[in-house]
Amino acid sequence: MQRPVSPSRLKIACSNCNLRELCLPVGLSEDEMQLLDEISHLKRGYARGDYLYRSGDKFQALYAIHSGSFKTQVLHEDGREQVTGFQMVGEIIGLDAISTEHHTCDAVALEDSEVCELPFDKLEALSREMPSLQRHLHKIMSREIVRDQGIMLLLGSMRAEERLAAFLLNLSQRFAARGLSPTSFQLRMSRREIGSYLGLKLETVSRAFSHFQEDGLISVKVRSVEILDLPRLHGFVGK
Amino acid sequence: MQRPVSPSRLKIACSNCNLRELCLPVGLSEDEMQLLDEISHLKRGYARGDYLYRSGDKFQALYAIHSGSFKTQVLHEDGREQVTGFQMVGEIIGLDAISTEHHTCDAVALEDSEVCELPFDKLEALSREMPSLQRHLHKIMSREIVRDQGIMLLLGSMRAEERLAAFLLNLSQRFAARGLSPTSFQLRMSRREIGSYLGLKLETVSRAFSHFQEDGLISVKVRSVEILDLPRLHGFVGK
DNA sequence: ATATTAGTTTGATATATATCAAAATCCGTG
DNA sequence: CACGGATTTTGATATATATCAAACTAATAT
Repeated sequence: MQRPVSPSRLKIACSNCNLRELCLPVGLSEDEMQLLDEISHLKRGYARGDYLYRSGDKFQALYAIHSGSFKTQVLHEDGREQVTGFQMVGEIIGLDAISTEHHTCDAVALEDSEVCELPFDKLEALSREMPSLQRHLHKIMSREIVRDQGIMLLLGSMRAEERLAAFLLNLSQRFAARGLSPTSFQLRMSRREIGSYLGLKLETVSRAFSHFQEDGLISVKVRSVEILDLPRLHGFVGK
Repeated sequence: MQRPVSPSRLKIACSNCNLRELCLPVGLSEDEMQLLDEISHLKRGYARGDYLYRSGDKFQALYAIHSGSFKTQVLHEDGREQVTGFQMVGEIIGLDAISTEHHTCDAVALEDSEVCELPFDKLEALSREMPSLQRHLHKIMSREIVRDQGIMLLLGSMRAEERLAAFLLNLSQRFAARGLSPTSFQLRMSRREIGSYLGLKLETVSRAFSHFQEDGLISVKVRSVEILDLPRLHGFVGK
């Protein structure tokens, strides 16, 4: 669980990336923070559609999203693709690649984005010296496993509109954790991408949006969403 | 990828649990193996339906399955449950709990089983001293993330019979990795549990089994399965 | 500004899977 | 070994979502 951080505070706290506040907010001393900063470096200039890495690429580093957002997707031989997540500022991607030393999914920018590259061998070495960093790295990996469990629950046992409600509530909560409005935000992904993530066709996603709007739960105009009745949207999931 | 191990070899290599061969087969010296053995201890006597841990339990340890098998499941408020995995000998469970220090799913024995308890604080301490153990722990966690991606792909973009075929092929491959027959095995879980895992109703699972049998792909009698045409079953997935 | 393209919404229909129901089979227990 | 409860199979039908299609809207380039 990440605590709310105002954008200005974030800027102050972060020398070249947002690691401190959002990704690694555990009890590291200033000196330890410094060491972490030294092994990481910022990579700029990713535009919508650009790949941060591709499935099969050799694993070198984890990435902390510094600005913008990404999607991750796995591809099946026959061309089918499954979006496995949407990542926003402060989240870490690339954990899948530790297993085989090669990435097992693609990471694609959803908008203009920047990332902080964290060479994994250096991160491992540092975490041997810093138990709090070690523990934090473990928690990040575990959190990803818990997140995946939640998606399995969603895909395996919820109906279409429940899935969309759960998706919107998840976005809402993550925006709130970043000091942004939990009820009014822009979607950075297409209906097709949402559908892929939720195991639905894009038309079904569009209809569910329309239905929520008719019910007065949300107001939606293409990519901009306003949640009008957060409690009722909550009640919708798991009912 | 675990290499095949004959049951007898396993027994010899393992003082009180199977950590050495199946879970932690990386370049640890005899001395290092010894240290690992010292922090772990065997827990016996789990019968079908017994809980290894429950959602909400305080996190203490990871568990390596020594004999038997387990399922993990997450529960929704409204009582719906989703099976998130079936674990067999040599696999590690409990990784979800590192994140919050509390378990986020239940682990339930599918048959008479034994586990090796690995207190996590000791494992972390040891892995600070042993880079190869550290790396291996990271790989185990990452492998779980990759496995979860595969399930998302399955749940999000495969049809019922493809899901069952993928499930059977996964079991087959894991039995083979343990030196058991890849084509002839006993299912340890019910149709309902398979259905929950695959996002299907038990009747749909049963019908898919029957259909595969009619097609000559498998021979199935309740819990005992024989795969008759492994290549064609493979072709079935992703077609 | 206008044309072109990509993305979204909405409608009509098809289809895969769920639901409901009953019979058959398996398995543990007395 | 037989009983009773649980599990599995199979059938008939219902329903949620996919598919196909067209209109509409937004974004991008000329």
